[in-house]
Amino acid sequence: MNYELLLREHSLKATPQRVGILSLMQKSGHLDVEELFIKIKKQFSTISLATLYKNINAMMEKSLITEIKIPNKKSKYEIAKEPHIHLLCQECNEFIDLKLDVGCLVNEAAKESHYRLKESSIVLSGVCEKCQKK
Amino acid sequence: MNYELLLREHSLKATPQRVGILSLMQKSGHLDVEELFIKIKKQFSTISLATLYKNINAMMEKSLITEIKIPNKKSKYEIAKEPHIHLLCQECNEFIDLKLDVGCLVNEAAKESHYRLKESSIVLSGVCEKCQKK
DNA sequence: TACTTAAAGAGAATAATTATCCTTTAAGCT
DNA sequence: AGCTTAAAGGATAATTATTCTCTTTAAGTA
Repeated sequence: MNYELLLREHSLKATPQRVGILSLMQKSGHLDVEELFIKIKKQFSTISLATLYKNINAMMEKSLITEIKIPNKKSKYEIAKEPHIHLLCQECNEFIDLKLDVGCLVNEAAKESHYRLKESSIVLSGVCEKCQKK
Repeated sequence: MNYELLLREHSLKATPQRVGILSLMQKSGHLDVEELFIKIKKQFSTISLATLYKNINAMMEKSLITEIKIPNKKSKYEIAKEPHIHLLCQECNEFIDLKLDVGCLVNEAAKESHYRLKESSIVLSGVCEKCQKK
């Protein structure tokens, strides 16, 4: 994935710090601010926490990344992509994406409420397959 | 609604402050911490913000209330009830409950992922009927 | 009514996030 | 490639959000 290009397409300067943040989001899955900071410091030892926050906010404003708010947990971030839902294992804290068509639910909600719906934030929690076997 | 009873059923002391907080959550809809504090101070002028936080946390631990995490907004709180979803109007900030069967979506997600699912947090955002007409 | 213990209230302490200021750098233009 | 400039980085202060500590008060119970 070409993060420089992706950043420029969103009218953001392609700094090495930003590229590093994006590649961490891609590679390491769903990280919170603290986890991101620990990892990004291994690449840029002098990076400031303020820089991380500023970049997260800048990239969110341009809808390049998305914040996922999770019950009882710190927010995580991911590179924006097609709509999908999230699953959390309450035992091992595994947190995964699931591509699932939410159109049906959204249509139903729109019908009932007369809202014109644009975004969905769906987090389902339970026990993953591995933890069920323990 | 008898909040004293509700509190005692959840092994919590039924203090007037707690009853006040619960009745605000019921009456005034979905409030965030700051809004709750402003309103509760009208009833208990000396109430401390720490008391509010402590009570929110205590009632959440006993599952008497629920925190709703909303993209780009502060968390709101509500008295726990049967599963439902939330709709947010991005224009006027109306925030409402919608009773909608999510069983289908959850079953589908469980089938795909092999998770045993227990909780769902669903917030859909868009434009409410009134704002569409503007 | 008195006892016990959890909760309230006040303020300090900590954590999380944002703002400020100055330096550095990416990107567009010769 | 070098020049210009607006944007971004880094350090730190400031602000905001939340939790902790300690003393006082009051709810639940015998």
